[in-house]
Amino acid sequence: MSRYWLFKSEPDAYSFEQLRKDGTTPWSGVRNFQARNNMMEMQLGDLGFFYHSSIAEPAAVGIVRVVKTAYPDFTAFEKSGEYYDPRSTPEKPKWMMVDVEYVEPLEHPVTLARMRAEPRLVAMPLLKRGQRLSVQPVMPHEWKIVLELSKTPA
DNA sequence: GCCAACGTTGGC
DNA sequence: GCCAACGTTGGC
Repeated sequence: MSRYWLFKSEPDAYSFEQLRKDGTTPWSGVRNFQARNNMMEMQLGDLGFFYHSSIAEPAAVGIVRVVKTAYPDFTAFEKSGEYYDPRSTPEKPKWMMVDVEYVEPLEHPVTLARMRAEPRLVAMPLLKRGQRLSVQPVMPHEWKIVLELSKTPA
């Protein structure tokens, strides 16, 4: 059964526009166990929202598809890299990633404020105070509601 | 830039 | 194994 997800990214670091140019990208650099575990549950073809965080109007801006299931995050092995973690080795990788592919932008970005204003979305981890998971599950009904919201301007 | 929330680290 | 200190995330 396919599931839905939400991938957070600071657009300054990696934007949906950049993914459009790249086509696909490894979702590397995740250094949180729960987020990693979420990626390990992903199946080929799962869809996710691409969410822009740490900006004036945080918002879900597009849709991505999982095109490669979890495999070792190579950035953990790069000694000089920002994401190096000596506790993760190719023989015993600690951190994993998936590859995602650009699908399409949302017709209208759905802002965090708009999601907060929608009572049917209260259970989303994204909206919970202090919830900082960079990779989160989205329930099917939540997926549908956010898609509906994206059909109309805020 | 502030700061609350949370995960991680490390001393004991 | 507890928990204080510390670093990071991310909305505001």
